[in-house]
Amino acid sequence: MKPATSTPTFRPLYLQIKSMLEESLARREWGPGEVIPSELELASRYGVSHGTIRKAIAALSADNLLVRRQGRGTFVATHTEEHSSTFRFLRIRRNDQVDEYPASRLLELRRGKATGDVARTLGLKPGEPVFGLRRVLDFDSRPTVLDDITLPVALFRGLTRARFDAYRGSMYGFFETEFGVRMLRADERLRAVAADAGVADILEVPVGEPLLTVDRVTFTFGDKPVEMRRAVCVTRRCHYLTSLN
Amino acid sequence: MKPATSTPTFRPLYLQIKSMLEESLARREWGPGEVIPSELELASRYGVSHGTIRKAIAALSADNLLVRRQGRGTFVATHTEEHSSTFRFLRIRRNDQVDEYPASRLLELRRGKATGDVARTLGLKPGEPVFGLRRVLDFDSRPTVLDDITLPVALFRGLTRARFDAYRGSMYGFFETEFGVRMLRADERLRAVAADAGVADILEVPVGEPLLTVDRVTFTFGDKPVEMRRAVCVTRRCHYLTSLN
DNA sequence: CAGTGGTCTAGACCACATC
DNA sequence: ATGTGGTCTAGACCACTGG
Repeated sequence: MKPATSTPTFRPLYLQIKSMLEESLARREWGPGEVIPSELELASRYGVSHGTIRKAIAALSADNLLVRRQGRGTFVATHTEEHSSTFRFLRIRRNDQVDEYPASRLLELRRGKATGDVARTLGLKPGEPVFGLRRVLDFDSRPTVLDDITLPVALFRGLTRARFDAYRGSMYGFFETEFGVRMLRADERLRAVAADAGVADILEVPVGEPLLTVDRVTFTFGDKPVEMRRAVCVTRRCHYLTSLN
Repeated sequence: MKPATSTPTFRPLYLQIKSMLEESLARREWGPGEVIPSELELASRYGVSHGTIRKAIAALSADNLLVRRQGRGTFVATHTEEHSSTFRFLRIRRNDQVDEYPASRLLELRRGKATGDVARTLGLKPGEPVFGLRRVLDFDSRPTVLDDITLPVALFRGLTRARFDAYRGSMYGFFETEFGVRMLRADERLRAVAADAGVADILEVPVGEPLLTVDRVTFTFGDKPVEMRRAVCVTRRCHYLTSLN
């Protein structure tokens, strides 16, 4: 009898190719937004059939690593193009259904050291340097979300307020183009809390106002955690939208 | 130049077959938990190739309408089997990572009439009869979630407290086996609110305690809305878990 | 028009579950 | 041994995009 944790004895070809393509993406053989070689070329490169390549690409496309465009080619997914994927990592919507993408204001950028909880979550040694960012999102010109973001300095070396403010586009677009860090997946845990004095002041609500907190851990290639953030959100005019399938 | 809302001029075979299979499922040609015919048989029945049937089934499987089991067959998905899908429609988890499935207590079952908001959401005429259920979920033997559920009487005729209490299993399992109503998909909107006196009493928290509210609309075949519910949730020992991909 | 991704086929073979 | 879903192939053809 084999041990319960034995190696899966069998690995389909298309999954092996998926892994190889994923490595190519991780090492930026093709950059964000660029076309990858055509299916026929990849098929001959890996010595497999059209169909097998298609299964590999379909899987990567389901993971949002690639985007297929009929008649044009297959492209590396990017956070810098404002398509329908704009709201992929932003689940906060206005109650009135208006699809507004909020303005972002950076309040603070400081350096600190990873303490127990942060170190554990981000896979750092306690005391390793981290950046702490604090920013506000305005919906309908009103402060609505307060984000406290923690990033390992090792991956975001050279991050400054000036560079942050100079960039036009989403924060994950900024991370992608300026630091080569691609956010691929996130887990979120939501809770309700009462506003304390500091938060109430920033979000212009009374102390004690019920707020939605969203604790996010974001992962890059190889399921490596690279961002921790806590969002605190006023839900009078907005809500958090999700779908169960 | 064609009008922007023109018919999609082209519908792949596998999607047509997917639709036909979906209709078979909706009219219960095969019941929840049962096997459907093998891929080879379906292929010959519809006069298409193995591969085309597989694409159709793969799509239905991705929608959680079917479950494939290698070597055994393809089965109609059901809410009555306690597998990994137990938490598909329950995103509340304990903070301590224990995978507890909460106990449910029905507090109230009454009949009422659909008013503006409910009628609009459920696609009913104002004044049509609805059931109102109120129940509590206990995590770790403590009241944690208060659900207020609204159902159209037309679809749940004969629902009584006795039948509800007699059933062993999840609420959606109950709806499926007792009324033939299958919940396939849901949209949820989350907000933070302060506990009022009534809720505070039931959930055993102080008035004003911040609570997470989850407004859910649940859909069955053909994207027909069949359930509306508001969950109010204590998030001291629990949280709402979700993933962004 | 050429080149891309998307569909469909027919058939071979593999992995897995059950008898 | 049989039957199920899962993989892989080779090739034909379709739909879409861009020059």
